[in-house]
Amino acid sequence: MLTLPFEESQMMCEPRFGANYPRESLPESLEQERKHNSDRTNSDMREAGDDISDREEDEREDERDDDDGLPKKRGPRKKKLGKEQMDRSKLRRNEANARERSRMHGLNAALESLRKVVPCYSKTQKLSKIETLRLAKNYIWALSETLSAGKRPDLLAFVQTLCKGLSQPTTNLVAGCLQLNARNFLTDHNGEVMFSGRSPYDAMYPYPGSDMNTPPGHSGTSLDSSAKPFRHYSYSGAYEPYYENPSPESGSPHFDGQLSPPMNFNGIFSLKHDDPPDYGKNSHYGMRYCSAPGRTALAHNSMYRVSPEARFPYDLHVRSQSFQAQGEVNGSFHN
DNA sequence: TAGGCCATCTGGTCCT
DNA sequence: AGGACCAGATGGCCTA
Repeated sequence: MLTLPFEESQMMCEPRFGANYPRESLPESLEQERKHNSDRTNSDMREAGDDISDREEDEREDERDDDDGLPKKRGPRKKKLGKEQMDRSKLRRNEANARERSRMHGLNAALESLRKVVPCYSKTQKLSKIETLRLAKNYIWALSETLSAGKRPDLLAFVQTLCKGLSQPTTNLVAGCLQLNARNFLTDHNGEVMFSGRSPYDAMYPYPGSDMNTPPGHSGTSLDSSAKPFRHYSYSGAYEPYYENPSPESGSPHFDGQLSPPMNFNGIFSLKHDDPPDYGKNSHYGMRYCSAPGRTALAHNSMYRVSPEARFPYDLHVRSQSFQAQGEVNGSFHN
């Protein structure tokens, strides 16, 4: 169960690493932006101000005497630099700025790749940096709990964990990605997310009477038989439950009585990439996500879908290619 | 218009 | 000495 507290201070502290992010690995757009920005840096704008001589600076500093109550600056006085030294200093400062930009671009690229592997990736509605980190932390925590439990997780707790500490818009986004009605999430004044509606588990396990519908130890509402799901197969062959004529009373996943697009599990259980996945270079992803007992490692460069016979969370369907139709479905979920 | 988010510059600190 | 890292400051952009 998801009961242990997880402090950001514990989980977010990490050793310094990745200092030497290769510049050539920067996304092209970032490189272009870098060039563009370097043409109009603030340093250029402030260049004129930098021309103040050190003597003038010293004079101003002398003026700032004890009269104003502020102590004089301690430490060695600034050396007076010659013109060549000043030029050199400026050059080094510009180089440092460029390195700093490059470093931040690397950081942002890493963050972008993180966005793509946490639930609710959207190109158009990007999670902020802080929200991405929070969601990633929650996601890791929830998955860890799932693995350690060794059984189907309580989806409600899973979603609650995912949304813990997230802003309301992000919570709504996550809920939307999971096809939950955002109205069923109540965020109290402490930022804790509560759920007041029917369990989203029913959306995950739609077959009345089947063990997919009634996970062990789960007391959620069962489906009304009038809401008959039929199997919807995407081009990839993955199963996606789909409902006809749902109603709020029926206990179906469609709270607004509207026909919703096919449920898929990309929100939580699969990796998705609008761009050609580069995980071939990072094969540990496959190992990490497919390390369930008794399962062989899935090939990298894959997306994992829940198969019709899936027993969450370990029976994941390998999708070796990304089809357009699925991309559209994903788009509807992630935009 | 205020607030959030972001990119960038900058100077300081730490490390090699 | 020089590079990486960090945090504060600043200004731009966007949205409610």
